[in-house]
Amino acid sequence: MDAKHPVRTTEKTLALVEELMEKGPCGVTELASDLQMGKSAVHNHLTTLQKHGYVLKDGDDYRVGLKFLEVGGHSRKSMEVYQIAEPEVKSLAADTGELANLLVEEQGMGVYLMRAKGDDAVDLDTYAGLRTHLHTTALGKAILANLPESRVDEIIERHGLEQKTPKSIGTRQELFQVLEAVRERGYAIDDGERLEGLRCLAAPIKSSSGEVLGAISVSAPASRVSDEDLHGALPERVLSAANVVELNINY
Amino acid sequence: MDAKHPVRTTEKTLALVEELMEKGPCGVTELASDLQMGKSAVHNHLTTLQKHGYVLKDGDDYRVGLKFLEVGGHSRKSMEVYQIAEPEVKSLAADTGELANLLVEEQGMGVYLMRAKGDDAVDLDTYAGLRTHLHTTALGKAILANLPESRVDEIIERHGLEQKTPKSIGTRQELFQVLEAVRERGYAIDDGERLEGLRCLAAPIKSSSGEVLGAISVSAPASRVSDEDLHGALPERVLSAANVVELNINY
DNA sequence: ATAAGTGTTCTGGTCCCGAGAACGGTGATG
DNA sequence: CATCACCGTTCTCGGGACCAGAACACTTAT
Repeated sequence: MDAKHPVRTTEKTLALVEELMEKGPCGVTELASDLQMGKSAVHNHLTTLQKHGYVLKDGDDYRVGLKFLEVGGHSRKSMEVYQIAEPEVKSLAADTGELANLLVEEQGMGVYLMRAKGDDAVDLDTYAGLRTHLHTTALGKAILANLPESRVDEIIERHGLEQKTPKSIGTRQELFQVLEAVRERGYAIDDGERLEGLRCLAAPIKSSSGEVLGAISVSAPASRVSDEDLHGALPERVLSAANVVELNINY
Repeated sequence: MDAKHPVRTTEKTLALVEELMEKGPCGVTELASDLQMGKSAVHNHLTTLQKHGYVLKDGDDYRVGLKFLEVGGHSRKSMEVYQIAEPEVKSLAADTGELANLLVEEQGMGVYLMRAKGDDAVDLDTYAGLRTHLHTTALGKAILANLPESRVDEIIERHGLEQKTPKSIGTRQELFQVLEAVRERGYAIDDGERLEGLRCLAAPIKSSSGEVLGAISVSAPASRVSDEDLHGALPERVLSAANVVELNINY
């Protein structure tokens, strides 16, 4: 869904913010050369953003401000699936001692809404707001498996099947095979695809009408998850958490 | 610090986002009349924002997307005080069973970076990213008490001393008296100022050079916090948490 | 059928965004 | 200590793009 009449000025502002986010704090001249803009244009945009709290000045460098967290935090807080799943993800982390996550789909990408760490949890570099290709995680596969086939094709069309690691799913056919297996089992698995030695297990959250609203997962080092766990106690616990969320959402 | 040459188009985009955040999902016509803009202008801005993930369309309504959470989450994750304080705030919540918070100052306002809930914690309507006037919370007072007097005056000048409740601090003199007491004690207290029946206790986090980096707090219902607790065991625990953070930040 | 509402598209004229040059300050260098 | 090189900031003014308003397509209510 491309804008018919994009506001170019706004697009420059957004590009500036994203560049600033990726590079971390930096100065006017550097941003100007990176984005092929004049220094005065960059300066005008930055001071405008600063005036409204979206950007801050640290000495001579500019950096992204916390106003984005306010808007994003407000947006997250107003999502029903977050409100209801949040305590369940926390208790899932506490019970298993591992890392638990909540992911939703937005514009064909997966967005982590939260993570909760149990006492022994590994510390991945995920964070609330992080985007990821859906086909590269157990969470994403749990969601894809419950979308209409046409929607999945749209997503492949739009974002491709980027190979994050050699084990990543690389073709449409392979993906649909995996999704069929996920539907049969009721949960999705990532056995070292995203990160060597890391096992993840994810279950979808569906509304009463069958629409998928998100997915819940547990991530743990392979050394602590036996093959039996992976198809026995662990899916039971994750599915139960997803089920509690479904019941609370559907009253 | 006002922009000398503000980019008006960007300001319109930002106003649109903030209006959309406050009102929740709504349509083009309503936004146009609220912001006194033409429908086509609003439409162009919204589709541009949508193209980049900052806004989504739900049927005929538009709403704020999670891209803001990505940028804000990234910004938070890159803050040293957050990285180091996060586990301490969690264990503070776990130990006390109450609600623990982390606040930093940005552009004269307090911004909650996170909250952690213990087993018995009250559920306030704070969230990561929420902004608050510094003089209305224990967290804010802990920070103000460790800023230079001139800086505090600047903040009063800029944001005023809004009275959130009848108990709120309302004058400069009263504020400076309270801040002096906070400096002597080493921690700040909010005894029902923000919310009737809620007691909060906050300690500042300072760098080795004496600069205040943020504040940590515990919030609990008055029924569970005796007067002795408020000046005995509780401040000890909160101060200790703040101290651990200070030590880790200063190596 | 009609009407009143919506989101979307189109066009033209006015306003404002932004390249480039000049300014003021700071730190390195010989 | 003068010189230089670099920074962020300010200024001007011409060309480009933002946007009011009108027209369109569609849904819903009467």
